[in-house]
Amino acid sequence: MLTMQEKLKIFKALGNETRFLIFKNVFTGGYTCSLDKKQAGVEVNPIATCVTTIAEHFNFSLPTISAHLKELKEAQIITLEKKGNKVYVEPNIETIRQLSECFATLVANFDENRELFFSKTVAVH
Amino acid sequence: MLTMQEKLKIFKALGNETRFLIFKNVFTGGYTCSLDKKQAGVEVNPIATCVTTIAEHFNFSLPTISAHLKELKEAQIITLEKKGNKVYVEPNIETIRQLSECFATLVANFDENRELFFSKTVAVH
DNA sequence: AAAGTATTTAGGTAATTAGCTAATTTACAT
DNA sequence: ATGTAAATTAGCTAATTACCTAAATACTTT
Repeated sequence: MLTMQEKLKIFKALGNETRFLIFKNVFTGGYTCSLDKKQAGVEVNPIATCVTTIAEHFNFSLPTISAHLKELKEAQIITLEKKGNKVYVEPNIETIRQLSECFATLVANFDENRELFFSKTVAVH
Repeated sequence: MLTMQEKLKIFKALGNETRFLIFKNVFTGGYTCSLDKKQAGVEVNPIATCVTTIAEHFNFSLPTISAHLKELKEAQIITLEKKGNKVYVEPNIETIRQLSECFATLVANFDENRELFFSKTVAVH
């Protein structure tokens, strides 16, 4: 279960356009063009990419992208793993799965409560 | 389908603790204690509440809460409806339902792609 | 019509965020 | 060992955000 503070960090992280785009591409493999640049013998998720490759997709400086990645990592929606002199960026699907379940539960409970309310109303008439 | 800009507005709205708490309580009926304060003859969702009632739950000024509500409204996750001299705040479940579906799709696609990848890998060996 | 209640607008300040360049660190390759 | 590449840290600025109080608006009640 995600705590409120964890959810707040995720929403803050995803509420910025640059971070949202990074998130989107990291999760959907938008950066896999970087596969060929990977170092021989390094085992990584085939969807993984590295910081400089991501930065190449934006008109922002590398330190700016690095800071955005740090924030996405602190929100636990990506992982950063140093291998050699590169930092590999990978999606952390488990956090997104948990968030997805939070929303599904919220919607389901809402619908259930609404149904309860309306069936009560019908019974009265 | 929610556009990226719509999603960004939702995440920005929910990335602030005060707005998150308002959102939570508006959706789960946390403010229904205000029901008895409603004006006679006014038809509202039984979960609805009004701006002042919400503000009473926080140590922030009424204008601050009003501004937060405006932002939640612009993110389309609540609705504000003026009836008499009160503004009734109601959850907008449809937007949350759409967001929930976005996350569910993201997770499902991710899992499907991962499965495809691993089955391919197995085939090669 | 005057007073009261609910809410928003206006205008201000302090804190936070998003960006930059320059400098530093770490690892790799020559 | 030296140079190159990848990334982070430090230190700065501009823009945005979150709050406030006071004033204005809109509606209701007396």
